[in-house]
Amino acid sequence: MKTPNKEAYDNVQQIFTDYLLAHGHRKTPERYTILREVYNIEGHFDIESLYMRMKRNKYRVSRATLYNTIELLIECKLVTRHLFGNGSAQFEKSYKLRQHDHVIVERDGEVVNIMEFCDPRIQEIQADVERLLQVKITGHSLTFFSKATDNEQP
Amino acid sequence: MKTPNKEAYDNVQQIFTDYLLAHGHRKTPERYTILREVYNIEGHFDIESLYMRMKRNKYRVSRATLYNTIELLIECKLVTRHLFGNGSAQFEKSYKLRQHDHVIVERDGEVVNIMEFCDPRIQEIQADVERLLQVKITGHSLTFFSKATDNEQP
DNA sequence: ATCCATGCAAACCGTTTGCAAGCAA
DNA sequence: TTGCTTGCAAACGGTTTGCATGGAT
Repeated sequence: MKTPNKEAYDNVQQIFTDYLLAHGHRKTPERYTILREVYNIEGHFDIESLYMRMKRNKYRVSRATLYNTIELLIECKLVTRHLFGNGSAQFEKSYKLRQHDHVIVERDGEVVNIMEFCDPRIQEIQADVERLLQVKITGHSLTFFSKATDNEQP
Repeated sequence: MKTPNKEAYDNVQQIFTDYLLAHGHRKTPERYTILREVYNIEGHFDIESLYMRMKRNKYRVSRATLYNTIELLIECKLVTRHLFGNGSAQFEKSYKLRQHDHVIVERDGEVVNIMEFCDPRIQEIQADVERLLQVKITGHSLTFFSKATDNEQP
């Protein structure tokens, strides 16, 4: 692992530790193992693929613990959950990654590609909605849908 | 039913009929009954509440048919499906209703209110994303999340 | 008469829960 | 030692599927 990533991962570990301590959760080895595996994954993943990945790497872990730990990681903002609609929830690491939104490319109902983008106008809209509806917004989810073109990967 | 609504419903029926004919689907009484019930519902609903509503109204209908028919209604744009994340999919009639996005108000994980808004900047973002990522976008879903305040209904 | 659509129930699948055993504090 | 965590398996809940019956064409 290259030095900058190593540093970033150390930060991530520290954030997790702080969170666990602050909330009276125990620092179990399983939780740190899961954190490390999650941060080795590029892009989106679901619980099942994380489970299989950890099995392949010879870790003894249960799906229940994965669900529990992912919940903790979401609460301390180290992981983001996406509900794209096709089957299971998708997750991705989110530390120091620019927050972004998604374009789901589908071919007859199947997700064949997920692209990302970032647009500052969302923040403007958010500010206006807060003012207009008198609410304090804590987050958002914007997804565009698009049909696969012929030169799209199958 | 007042005249304008009656007219609107006639249009809706016509759109459904056209769609069924154009796609070789049969015009069954069940499908029109479900369409009528759906268009009598204000706001969001899920399949279970639609099922119970129709049972209450003494219709013999199965959940399977509701799922099938809702799919048809979505395909001809008479109904919209939302995946807000809490349990089941939410639907709402969408004929000639201004398309809008949502603010989900939650109190400790429970959805306590859903507000709507509409902002033209989404269209601008969409156009830019289409150009930037070289895709043709067919739709979008934008949801803001917010925590319930004390003067929010429980 | 054909064969798509329906109602019913079972299957499916992602997620949650219950519980005994394990281990962090 | 205490009681939160874990792994396992069963339960759960929304959705899908299989199948015999029914009805639109």
